[in-house]
Amino acid sequence: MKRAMKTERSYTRLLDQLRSAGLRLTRQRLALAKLLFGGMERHVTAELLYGEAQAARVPVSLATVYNTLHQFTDAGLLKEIMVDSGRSYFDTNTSHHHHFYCETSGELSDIDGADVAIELLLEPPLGREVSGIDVIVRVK
Amino acid sequence: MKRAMKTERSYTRLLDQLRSAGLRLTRQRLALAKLLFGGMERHVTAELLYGEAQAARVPVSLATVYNTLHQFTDAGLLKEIMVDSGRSYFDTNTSHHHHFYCETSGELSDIDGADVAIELLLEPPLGREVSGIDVIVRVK
DNA sequence: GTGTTTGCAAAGTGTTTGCAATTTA
DNA sequence: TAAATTGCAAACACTTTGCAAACAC
Repeated sequence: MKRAMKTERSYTRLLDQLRSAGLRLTRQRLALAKLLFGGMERHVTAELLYGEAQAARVPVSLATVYNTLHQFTDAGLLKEIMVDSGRSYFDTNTSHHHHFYCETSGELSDIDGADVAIELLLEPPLGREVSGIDVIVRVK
Repeated sequence: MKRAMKTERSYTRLLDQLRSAGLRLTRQRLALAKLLFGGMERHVTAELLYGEAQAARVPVSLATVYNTLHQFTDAGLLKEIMVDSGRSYFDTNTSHHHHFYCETSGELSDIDGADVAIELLLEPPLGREVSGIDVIVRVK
């Protein structure tokens, strides 16, 4: 009962976030949102999410998966991660955090923001302001 | 005279590095090496270097530019940087350092390793060892 | 109903590859 | 001369786009 309520509440919040981003609640967007946000935090590529949608018998095209990932990113529901030129990863964890990236397996895992102490002892280039710091700890 | 000697010395060193990497001293590799290492530290993409080679009337194909960038990277003469999914940057600065990446201009600039104090308060995933830490300070 | 969204297929980008011709050592 | 390298064009992987049909509100 408690679990159901919790799910329901976050689902309502999700709908609000989609609506306030000006996105209609289409079958495809709702299904992809469920795959993305229905469980634990995760890292996906477009191709991976597309595969999951097919496995779940969700009728959606790859083009729509790409569009949706970008729309969700713009809406602040996802965060795009750059670890691999040639492939975009999207992270359902939008809070301040960093990543382990395994060069052997291609696997990506989160590092809580509090678990990295970082200090920049230098000003950014003239006229620029820091918009974020990404730390990628490469492992093998 | 001093300048000539200095140039000559680093050039000799470069040739040694290429040879010890098992790379023959071909016209293309030498010309690309001159473009890459002949001046100050720089960040290039394959396309950019190819353009410069053409401007310098160096007969080289784009495929060879790609091959060469990877061979130089394997030989430790370049470092590959991932800031933009869909495009690889190569850095002639192979020492320990980080980057500013301007999201507005796409410009990349170095941050000396000593100018970033970073501490990882967490063990890497089981069975993995840290092979490097990349810090990208995004600015706009 | 009206404007948005979808799906398809085509086009676009950046990169890699197969292989014959060329070049280096 | 033998082995490595080059250049071309084709193939590749990932992503975006144009547009008619379908859908949400």
